[in-house]
Amino acid sequence: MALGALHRSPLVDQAVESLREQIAEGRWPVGTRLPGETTLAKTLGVGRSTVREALRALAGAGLVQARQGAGVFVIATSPAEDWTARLRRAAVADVYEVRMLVEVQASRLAARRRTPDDVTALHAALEARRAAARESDAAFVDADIALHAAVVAAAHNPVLTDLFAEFVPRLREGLVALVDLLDLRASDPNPGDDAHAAFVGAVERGDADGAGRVLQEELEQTLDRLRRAG
Amino acid sequence: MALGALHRSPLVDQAVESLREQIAEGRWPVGTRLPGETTLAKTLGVGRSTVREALRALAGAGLVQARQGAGVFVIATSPAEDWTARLRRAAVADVYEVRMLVEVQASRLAARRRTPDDVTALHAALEARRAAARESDAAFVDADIALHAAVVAAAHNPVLTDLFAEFVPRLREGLVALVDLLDLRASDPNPGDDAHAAFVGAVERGDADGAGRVLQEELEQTLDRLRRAG
DNA sequence: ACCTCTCAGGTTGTCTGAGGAGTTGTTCTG
DNA sequence: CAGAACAACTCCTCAGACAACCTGAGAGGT
Repeated sequence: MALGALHRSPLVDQAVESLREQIAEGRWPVGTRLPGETTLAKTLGVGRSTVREALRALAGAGLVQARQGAGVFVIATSPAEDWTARLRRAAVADVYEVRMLVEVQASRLAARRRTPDDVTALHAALEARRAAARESDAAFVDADIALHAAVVAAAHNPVLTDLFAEFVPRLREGLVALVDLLDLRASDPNPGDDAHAAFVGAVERGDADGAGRVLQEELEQTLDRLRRAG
Repeated sequence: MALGALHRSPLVDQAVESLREQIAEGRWPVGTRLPGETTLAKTLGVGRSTVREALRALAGAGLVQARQGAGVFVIATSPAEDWTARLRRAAVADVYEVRMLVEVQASRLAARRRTPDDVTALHAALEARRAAARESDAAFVDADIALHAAVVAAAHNPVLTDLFAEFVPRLREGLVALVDLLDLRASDPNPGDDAHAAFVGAVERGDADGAGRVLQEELEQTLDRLRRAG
């Protein structure tokens, strides 16, 4: 039976839709309190648990937030804009610059917080980068990014790790294009190996200043190229 | 755990987190069915309504989909969640740390790129912060954040500006709670005024190192307090 | 052998009633 | 007038009941 479309939607979904519309229309501006569950149940004509589930769905979507004893508050009128989409629209050089700021500081943290496991992972990533020297440009860029991601992970801050992960797709895109455009690997298939090795060593030694400095120089060089190529 | 630890998280949120993790880890791949509500209730040690609300929240976030009579199915393992939702879940101290890393570097850029307009805006924001010393904690935090946002804007990198804006809601929440909790403005209604003034001066002079140093000291102090409060 | 129908068991959907826990504004007290 | 105590509200959690629905297995007919 292809009647799936004819399904009348569950009451919860109808309630979610109704509330979402009213929030989008500004009936309850951001920061204000929604009516209580019992009130909403009466006005929507459904049971209290149904209202609660609808509110949970909206909370999961990031539109409202419940505070026990106080009420349910509107925290956004529409689903927030996709950050990855914003990055896709931005100039690669701008993205790269922010990545540089973030990672240089992350490397300083990493030098202070790295565990033995982190050091092992860093050496493995460095080796993988060397191994990728024989591969395609895309594979080499992937290995390079993986090394940098390992550094950020060693800073042990989940927000930082997520943030860097957010940058990866756009970075990869820009770097592959750059390597291809400037033919960076024509003379040396493994550019920047010394710098990366020195950098890993600095993190391993716990030398925050050294790690930050080496990384900044390396990244700034690429940033300059990106700017010129852009 | 951070400031979130000031209030115990509701069982529903714990259930959501547990399920979200297990889905992310691939315990139930995309397309498979989750255990039934009664089963989940037993394994999670909560009532069935609680499980239902947790599942609704995940459905609202786009991770699962319920089909009456059939079960609840995983439709995505990667939370298609927006970045702001992720920040809302993260510990305030972690968010603040990243903000610190970003802003310290941003201030160095700002010192090199600031225009006369930027300097004017910075002085205006500094004055507004002083004026807010007579206002409520929330108003003071807002003025403080506005000053820092002006610094970031002076770095003239749109990605950076957007990134900082993304942090603002969560920062604001955490800072207001912190100021209130520790009664930071009891003795001095305008804490950190010297540091902020010195900082604005450094940016104005184009002193990147000085600006970065002053800002880092100021922010690290607050970060410490956040960590201790958590 | 194949198709259809029926049906039992399991699943989500919905409602109600009852407390527990937290917040907030008011009222009372010293 | 300031602070404590209270009451009224809010969301949180559970348990139980029944309805609506899907699925798969088996009975029965072709």
